[in-house]
Amino acid sequence: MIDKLNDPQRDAVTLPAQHALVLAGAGSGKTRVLTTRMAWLIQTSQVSPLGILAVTFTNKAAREMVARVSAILPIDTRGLWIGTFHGLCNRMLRAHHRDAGLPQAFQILDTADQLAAIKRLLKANGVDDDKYPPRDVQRFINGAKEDGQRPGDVEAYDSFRRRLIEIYTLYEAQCQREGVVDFPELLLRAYELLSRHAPIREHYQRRFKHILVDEFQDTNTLQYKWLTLLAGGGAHLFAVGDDDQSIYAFRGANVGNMADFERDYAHGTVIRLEQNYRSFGHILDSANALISHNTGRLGKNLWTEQGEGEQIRVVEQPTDLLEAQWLVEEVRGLISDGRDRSQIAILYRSNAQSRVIEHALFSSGVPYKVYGGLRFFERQEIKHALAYLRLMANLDDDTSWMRVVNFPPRGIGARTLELLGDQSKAYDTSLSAAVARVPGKGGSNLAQFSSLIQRLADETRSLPLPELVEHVIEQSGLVGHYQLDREGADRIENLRELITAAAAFVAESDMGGLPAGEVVQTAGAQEPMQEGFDGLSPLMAFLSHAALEAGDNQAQAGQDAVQLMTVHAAKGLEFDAVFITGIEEGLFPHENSILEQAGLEEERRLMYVAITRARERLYFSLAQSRMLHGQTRYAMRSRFLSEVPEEHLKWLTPKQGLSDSEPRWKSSGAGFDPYARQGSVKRAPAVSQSASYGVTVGNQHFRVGQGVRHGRFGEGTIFGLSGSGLDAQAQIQFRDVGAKTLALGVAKLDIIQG
DNA sequence: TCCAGGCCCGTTTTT
DNA sequence: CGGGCCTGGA
Repeated sequence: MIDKLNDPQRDAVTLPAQHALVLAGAGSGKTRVLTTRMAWLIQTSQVSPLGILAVTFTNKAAREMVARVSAILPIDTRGLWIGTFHGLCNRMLRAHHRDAGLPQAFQILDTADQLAAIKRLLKANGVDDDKYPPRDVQRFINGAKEDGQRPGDVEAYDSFRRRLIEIYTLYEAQCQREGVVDFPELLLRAYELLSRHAPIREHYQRRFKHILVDEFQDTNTLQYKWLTLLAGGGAHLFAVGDDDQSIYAFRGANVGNMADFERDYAHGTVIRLEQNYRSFGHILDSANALISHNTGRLGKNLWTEQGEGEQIRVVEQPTDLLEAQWLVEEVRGLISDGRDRSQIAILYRSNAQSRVIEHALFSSGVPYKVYGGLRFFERQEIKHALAYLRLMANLDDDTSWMRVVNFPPRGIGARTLELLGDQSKAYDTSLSAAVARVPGKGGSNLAQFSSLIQRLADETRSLPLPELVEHVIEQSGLVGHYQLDREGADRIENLRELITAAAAFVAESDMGGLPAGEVVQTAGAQEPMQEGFDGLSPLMAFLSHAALEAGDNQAQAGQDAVQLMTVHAAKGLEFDAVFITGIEEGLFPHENSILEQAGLEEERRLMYVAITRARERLYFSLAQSRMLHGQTRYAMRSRFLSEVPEEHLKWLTPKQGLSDSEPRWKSSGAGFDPYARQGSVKRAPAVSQSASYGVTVGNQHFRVGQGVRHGRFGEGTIFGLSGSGLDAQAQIQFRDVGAKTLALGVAKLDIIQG
């Protein structure tokens, strides 16, 4: 089990029972160490499988961990506490719902459900949603929860904030009344459950002897507190992470947890995994050099035994269109050289960049797959079906009620729903309980909807889950509705897929043909077996599953298509050949992040993640201009480009900048010339630098990279230009006052050089 | 109830 | 430029 590990890996795996921090660089065998550690602890009888808790961020990572542990050791994986933070918290809350103050059948709101609930709340309470946009309210509430704060804990330093806190209070009351819980609430409730109920806390503290945490750099404040509480009875925390790959600060992750953990728990027991098994030397050294520009790192230097490999190929094109065309030609070359399409990844900083690239790939008939976007359980028709299912389990779920009360249309209009809302507010009841008080035709339509839900519940009581789902999508009218819709075929197919998903869920959960409404009882068990099944009907379990696992979105091997995704989405993946595109100042690093050091450093970590995805071949590409927000923008080369030493780079376009006398595209070498097959050397359409590369306002001509002087801000350098004429704007990095965006038609600037 | 057209906005995203 | 959302009119 441990003889194939390198020294630091073995040290980590066989560490005596104590707290430890493992700094695991990209491609250094992190998952292997985690899973082997678990297997080793079990095999050497230091702990039973049930005494281990392992927590990850994604379901995929959790599944992989279970698979790999059980591949090493033939253990019963059921009952193991290996899962995501949210999944494990859900499991605890189901088991102790009474102490947690929740109905056993509480429903989980995903981000979209939560936003809908907040909109409804703001409307019902007459809150001005210009002053309090639902999204901001959502961010406020979730931010507070992720810091472990209830409304009473949030500091109210002005009236605006006081109002937000009131809304937070109202929101909590609404959720409680409806029996629903949002994502951060799962964590906060579970935390409060443990901190307020000593017997429960002590039970879990006694039970878990070893707590292993994956991707520790991504934990937020509340998650850290939750771990602290669980480990409070003497459990050993084994935290694995990489501070250089912390790219989720924007959603609450606190890299500082790593340093805190080292100080408070590990006490210097830090193991570094620095041998990389993925990439060749030039690639790794580039990553090391780049990341060394960050401050406050825990420190780590990746190395490999694989040799230098190839340099990073760098290409600069005049426009984003030409960048995309070049990408396609190069990708075709790689494919005709015999590379697997699925082993080629095109990465970008922001989703908007994918359009041009997709267009170019599509035009050339190169198969590609874009990751990101809607997942299965987030599709409109699936959410509609789930809303019916949720209402059958809990009529008080107003979010689900509103979603389908008039879908398919059944003559219940805005006026009727307004009356219903008034009634529910006046008597402080759920919408469904207020139906009887709405008079007239609207009232009777509402009553019919209520009885439809009732009927669905009655008719399916003894059906197995897949048949229940089938009955509901038919009898709710959803299938019929989409049959009348010209473009409804895909949606019907997805609804059928939901039946399949239910069947798969039943099979995986080992539920046999139990009726969907029947509760599973595991004899004598104090805790749910998995995903909160114990004491839950299959339907309830399936609904939890649907909320906690919206479906796979991450790339998976085997698809015979070029892989397109954001750098964020590529984290954890690896490819033989990687293109990092749009390496321009303002785009990567993104303009919204460069004003503050913390933001810039996160962008640099993002670039570090991108570089370390590549096994053999890596490309950097950039465009001097690109269409953004309907305007042409000019940008400088990213600073990240100059943070990679020249010796690792191989410029395929002139490093000195483009000139009309040189071909813009050169062969990348290694047996591939995009034009060799076409018999002639083609040139990109000529773009004369002096004529169009820049913006003219009045009698001044501005260009990227130019030095300018401003009366108030002083001297600076133009790093971005967009628009033309009176709309023209320049992004300028001033020496003393930082970056500013100025309207060139208004600002008075002197050109001082360039 | 439905749809067209106007308007606004524009980084990254898992649970 | 393009997508999502809202509103107003039929």
